[in-house]
Amino acid sequence: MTTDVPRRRADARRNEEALLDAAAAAFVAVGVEAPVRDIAVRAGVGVGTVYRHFPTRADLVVAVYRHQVEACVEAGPTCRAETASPYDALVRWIDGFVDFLVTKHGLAGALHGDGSRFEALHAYFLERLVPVCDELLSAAAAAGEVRDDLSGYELMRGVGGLCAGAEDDERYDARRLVAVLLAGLRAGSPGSPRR
Amino acid sequence: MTTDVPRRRADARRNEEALLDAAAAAFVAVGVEAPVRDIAVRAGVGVGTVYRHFPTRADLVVAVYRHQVEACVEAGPTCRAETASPYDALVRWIDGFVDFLVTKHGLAGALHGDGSRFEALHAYFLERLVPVCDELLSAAAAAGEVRDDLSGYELMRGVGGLCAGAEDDERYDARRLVAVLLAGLRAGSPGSPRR
DNA sequence: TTGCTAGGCGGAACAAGGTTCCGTATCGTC
DNA sequence: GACGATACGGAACCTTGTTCCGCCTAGCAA
Repeated sequence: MTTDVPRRRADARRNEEALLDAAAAAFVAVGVEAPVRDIAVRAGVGVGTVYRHFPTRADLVVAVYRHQVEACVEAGPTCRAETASPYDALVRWIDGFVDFLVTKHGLAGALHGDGSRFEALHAYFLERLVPVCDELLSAAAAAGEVRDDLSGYELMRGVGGLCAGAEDDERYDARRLVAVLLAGLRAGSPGSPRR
Repeated sequence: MTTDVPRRRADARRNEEALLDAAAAAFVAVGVEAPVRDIAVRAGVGVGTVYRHFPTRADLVVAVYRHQVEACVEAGPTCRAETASPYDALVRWIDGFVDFLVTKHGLAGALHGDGSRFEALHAYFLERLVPVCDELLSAAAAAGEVRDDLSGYELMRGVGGLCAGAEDDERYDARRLVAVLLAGLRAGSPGSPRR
């Protein structure tokens, strides 16, 4: 038995699981802004327990979305491999990212927002996703398919901004705006026709 | 004496003035998220007084920025008149709008955010600015200079999204992203070269 | 100048959200 | 079965927006 991680108590593991489930459910129902108390109640647990498992509200959010973020990370190389042009790969990847943002009620807003409240979440997203985006973006730039004066960070932040608060507003189609942005990306490339 | 507005008491007028000044100062110093209590203190006034003059925090924000918004409204026709192509007029107007958003600490975020907290502000912006944007946009679309499947509302919301939280982040240049978006707008127009 | 009163003022109090703390309960081992 | 480490619950605290109400005073009339 080389489990050098000091095995946690059964109830602790059980509660963490319950919390993740409850939080996921709450986020779907109410959005990422769901109050900690509500999540605790859903999980049949006290608030103190929430904070033992997740130092901060944002950490809980990160935990809930972590595997989805990882999926997004892995989608990068996949898009790259399965698509002929680097630009199309980028578009496809961004599309998946938008899916993620728009699907999750209020995620983009939370990510974007004032920044202070979801710092941990924001930091995690950046850390994982920006390199992927950078990769796709510079490949497309190298191929002369898009302008090269934009960083992956900027692009992601822009897309995030366009998606923030997009759910529950039928007058606004975030996906269409993102498409326009991506078109603009291409438009500015050295080789693209101007005027 | 045909002042049919029932003249308000001197102290009331004085306080409203003080509040507007204090709020403006607070917004510059701390951002639009400045707490009502702080603003009240700055103005040397009780919170109750704040709420008598401005039913809601957001109404205070609106009042502070009202004349700047109006300037933006008036800039619409001006840009239209002083610019040869409708597209350039649009670009120029949006540029002014971005100025406004980026200059004011956190305004874009407040406007954009979840929408619930700054409803009055949001509503006011929409009411005043969307028609102007619609005008410029449809003129450009009519001239075949930009795609015509986007509403002024969508464009403004998009621009707002791109600008949210742009101050205090030197890795992100909102203005550049907006430029990309506008380029994308043009790229998608019927007459524009594709491929 | 003095009095009166409607309109205005201050700030305590309430609601809602995140976070902390600590007495108590439980798990897992001896 | 006993005991110590671990985890739990939820009351309590902080911050923010908002409401409420008793007190005050500007402005008018006598």
